[in-house]
Amino acid sequence: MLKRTHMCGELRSDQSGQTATLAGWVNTYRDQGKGLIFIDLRDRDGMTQIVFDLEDVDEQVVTQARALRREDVIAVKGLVRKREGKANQRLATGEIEIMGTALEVLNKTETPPILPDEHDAEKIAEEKRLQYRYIDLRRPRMQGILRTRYNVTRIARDYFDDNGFLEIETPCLIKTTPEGARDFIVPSRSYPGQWYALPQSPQIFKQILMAAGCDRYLQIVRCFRDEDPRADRQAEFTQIDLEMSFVERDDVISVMAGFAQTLFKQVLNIEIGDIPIMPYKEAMDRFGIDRPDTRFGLELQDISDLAAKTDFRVFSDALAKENGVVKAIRVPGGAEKMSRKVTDGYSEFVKTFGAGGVPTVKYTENGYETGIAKFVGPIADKLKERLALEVGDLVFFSADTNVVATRALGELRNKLARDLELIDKDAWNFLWVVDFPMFEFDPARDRWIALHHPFTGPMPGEEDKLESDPGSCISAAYDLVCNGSEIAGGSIRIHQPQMQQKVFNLLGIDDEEAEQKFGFLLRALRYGAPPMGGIAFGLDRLVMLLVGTNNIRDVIAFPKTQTGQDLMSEAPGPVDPQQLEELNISVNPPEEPV
RNA sequence: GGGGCGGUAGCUCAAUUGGUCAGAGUCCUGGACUGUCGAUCCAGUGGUUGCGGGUUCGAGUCCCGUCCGCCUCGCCA
Repeated sequence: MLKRTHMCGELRSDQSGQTATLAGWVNTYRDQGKGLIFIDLRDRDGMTQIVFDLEDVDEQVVTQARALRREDVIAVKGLVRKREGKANQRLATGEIEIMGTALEVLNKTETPPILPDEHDAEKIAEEKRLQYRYIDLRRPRMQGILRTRYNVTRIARDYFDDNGFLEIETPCLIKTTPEGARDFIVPSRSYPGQWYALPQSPQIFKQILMAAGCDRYLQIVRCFRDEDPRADRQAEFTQIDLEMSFVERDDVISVMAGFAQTLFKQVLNIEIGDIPIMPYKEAMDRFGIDRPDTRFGLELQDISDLAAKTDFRVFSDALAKENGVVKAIRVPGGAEKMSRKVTDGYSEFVKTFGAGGVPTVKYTENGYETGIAKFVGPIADKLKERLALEVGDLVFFSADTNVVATRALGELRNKLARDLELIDKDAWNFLWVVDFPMFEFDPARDRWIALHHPFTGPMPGEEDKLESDPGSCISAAYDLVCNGSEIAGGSIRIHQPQMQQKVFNLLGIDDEEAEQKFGFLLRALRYGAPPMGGIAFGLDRLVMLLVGTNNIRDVIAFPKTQTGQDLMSEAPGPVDPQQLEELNISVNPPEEPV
């Protein structure tokens, strides 16, 4: 085999006159007839033009060169030289070419079903790209994403190593835990009828590592949650998981901010600077969401007090509800930009989040117009003042319970920003969201549920509220948000068994069940667990941000579809009946013979 | 589980009210061309219109079911 001496993106005019051997895939071929054949040869590093002068090479090379087709795998030896024709500005190697003298066809390809061509990559059905993933991944764009992903993990390991973290593996076959997402489960052969679960996160194990005296832990770890995927969510995903001993909230925040700063500096050469901290309540009040995108305005305003003075049924009905509110978003210059049809579209949009719609008014030189203008009369001046309205503005209202109205308007705010192109593409707005409530009351289950997870501790000074008023108890949780995307979330943990037991009880887990489900954690806490806290970064979403895609499948080498299939390997698939028998499993209903 | 969009040649798409609508580009095959670079030019191969029913003289087109992909609500401590 011809041994390569360089990569395809490597050669420059400095190397003119040298002999070089390259190996890779035929990206394109341009057959000029009896005289010349051009090949663009591609590997993961780049592309180099090969030229064969057919009158100047062996007959065998001529024959093989003429037969080359896209995606054939070849090695070529030849002379590096400056191009006779014009340089190709679009190639890093565009100044030079290789005058091919020896050619070895390493693998002649069948006609490829798709081509790794950036020109029409966006057009190829994703189904085909997933099915022939190994071809799609040859694209420079995909190679770049894989490299960025690797860089993120490399930088993480370096940074956290510098800060005293140890990478420690935790098991994939663990015990199922209540709460949280649906578990993937794995049968135990040795214990018929017993099951392992795949970890939704290594949460408990990393806490136990702190109890084990490991002090600072890092793991780049796969997590599994058997829930329906989304554009930014897969059942199988990766966390950069971290935990620290003897720390308080701000210690964790400080170390993790340092990582974010280092990462964005090294990957994008961006200084993100100090990361502001925002309480959860402020995030919800101003942005209607716990991961605000602060790259644009359109902030929410509570106008419940004004709305109470109108005769508008939608407002009064909402305010009559428990925790009923009326909130508004002012869209500067929206009066002209948005037709009735457009605003009706936004009404449909918010209905998907359970809101009844978004009443609107336009504020013009003639005062309030269209929509619910006639109801706004009694509060005309105060509304103008409250929202700082200017002529040409449009106002969206949302009236419902606080939860519903706020959610609807928060989602609408993000959509408006996209539709109106208010987002500065070059901005990287980080913020910490803190002071989350410990619990949320779930009427359906008639009990409290943990907003973060059951191991999250209360903020110092909040402990008494666990008994007196759980709903108002503030937790020591924190989320790192970038451009409206939650890229990390964590908390200071409960490290005392009594406190953990108390929280379990609040969550409807009595002592007996706690002992049965979480006994190993409680015992670890009893036998000396240090104060601890940590965080987990969502690696997939982090890479999505860094490479600018909103498709999580782009940042995973072998992703699954929305129905959990791998179209390339065709998983999941049937197993041999004997395998089931060994595991003492019978499937109900039985598999239909195909 | 619900809602929306889509599935026609290897790939990307077109086909008016149901009526020569089985079509284009590209890939591929063959040919021409000595400086191309998304090469160009000429010719050609290529189809279970996702699958199964139904309506009709006639279905890519209409109806029912089903499978697959994407987006989304629920779900995701």
